[in-house]
Amino acid sequence: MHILDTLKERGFVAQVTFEEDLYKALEKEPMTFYVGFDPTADSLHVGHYIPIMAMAHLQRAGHRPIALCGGGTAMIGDPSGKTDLRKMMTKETIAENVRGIQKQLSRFLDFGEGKAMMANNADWLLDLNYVDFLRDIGALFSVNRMLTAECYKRRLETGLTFLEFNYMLMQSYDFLQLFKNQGCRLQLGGDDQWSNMLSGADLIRRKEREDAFALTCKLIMTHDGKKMGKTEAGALWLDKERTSPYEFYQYWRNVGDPDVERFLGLLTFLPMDEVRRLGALKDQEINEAKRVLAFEVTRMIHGEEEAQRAADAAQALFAGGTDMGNVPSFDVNTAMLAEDNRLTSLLAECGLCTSRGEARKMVQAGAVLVGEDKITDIDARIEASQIGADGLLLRKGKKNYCRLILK
RNA sequence: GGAUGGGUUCCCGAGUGGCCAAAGGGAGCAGACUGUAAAUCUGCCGUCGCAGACUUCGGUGGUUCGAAUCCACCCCCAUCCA
Repeated sequence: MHILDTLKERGFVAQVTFEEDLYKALEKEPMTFYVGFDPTADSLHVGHYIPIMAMAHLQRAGHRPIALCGGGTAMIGDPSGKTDLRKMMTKETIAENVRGIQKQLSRFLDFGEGKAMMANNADWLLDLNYVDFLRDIGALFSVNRMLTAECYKRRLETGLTFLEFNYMLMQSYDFLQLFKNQGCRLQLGGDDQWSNMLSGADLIRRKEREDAFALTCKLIMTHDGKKMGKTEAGALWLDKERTSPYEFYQYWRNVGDPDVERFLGLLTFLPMDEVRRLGALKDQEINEAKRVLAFEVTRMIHGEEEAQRAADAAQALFAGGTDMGNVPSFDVNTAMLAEDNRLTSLLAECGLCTSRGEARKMVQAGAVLVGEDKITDIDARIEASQIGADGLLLRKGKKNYCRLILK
């Protein structure tokens, strides 16, 4: 099957330029392609994982990915999809974020000899000469046309700085550089990058008179149109310090029925026959599909072992399993308890609640269970004697658990 | 540079001297119902050992018994004009 058809079948493709030509070009020989990642944080999140999967599929089909970190473009800030001016990041933060992201990326692709490479556009953007750049590149951009791009249209209503307006030129220049130095002919990215990517491919055509392509991936959304991006609240991070494997697993275990099949196609390597079979399950049975989804995705991000532990914890908590060993836990000791053994304090400390105030409200609302007992007294205390060998299970609601362990 | 309109709690957005921790909506969390789903209904939704107190309405000062609300200066944003 043609790799482009594979990507389409699995639900990746949103828009493509010169589709016919791209089909042929991908058949003819291995193609070098790139995806840019903005170092706006020191970790990637699920939104980034879609293009990463697309890269992996292309790499498996024999093509060569370049993972580009936007250490230079991050100095500008991409206005696409933003309604407000983004705050500028310091150079130090950016450099740090680039390190974090590159470390993560290195796990998802095969960087073996000549199979893939990592790049940072700070290497060529930071030392550009302003006037040279304007004459060389700026002259080829029509402001009139840029303003008709969807990503700028919205910003014309709320405000757009010249700084951000230049982002498109920077990104286009990246593509040109990678084309010249690495023979890169295809750029992949999220659908919100469409105009930036188009203008890059266009720049190569105009300047080098060679073919270059752009392919955008659908942004990861829930079926009701909510975006799961990094700027949204509750982003799912790929770094386990930010989002624990257990939380990560639970997220996918809890997706809505209509999203399961799509996510399986996008986020796992399961054969499509299997994806369709799982997606077709109805009612209770679709939980099987969600378990597969959660396990597979967690396995790819955090490894087999962590995925298994998350699955075991879920089994213990939700399906009457007995192995509590992998349920999230929080260590306490007798000294801590002697100082403050209020239930509300412990709920806040172990992370189940964000503050004692919230804990108090949760207790009052009848959402808190200690062991098997519902506690509604906000002055309740936890004694060391209540904590058994397996720890003492605290819950907030039906899905949030934490074991207190006495050390 | 000028004129006008603005900057409010996670987001949108009301509030123009005390009744304001601040309407309404969204998001989020919890309860009921379920399948760890969706939809629906209900409650919560600044912090604190919750009595009461403390912090918050771009910033800094000021007026006042009392300021998100009035005054001064400053910073930032939008629109129109240059």
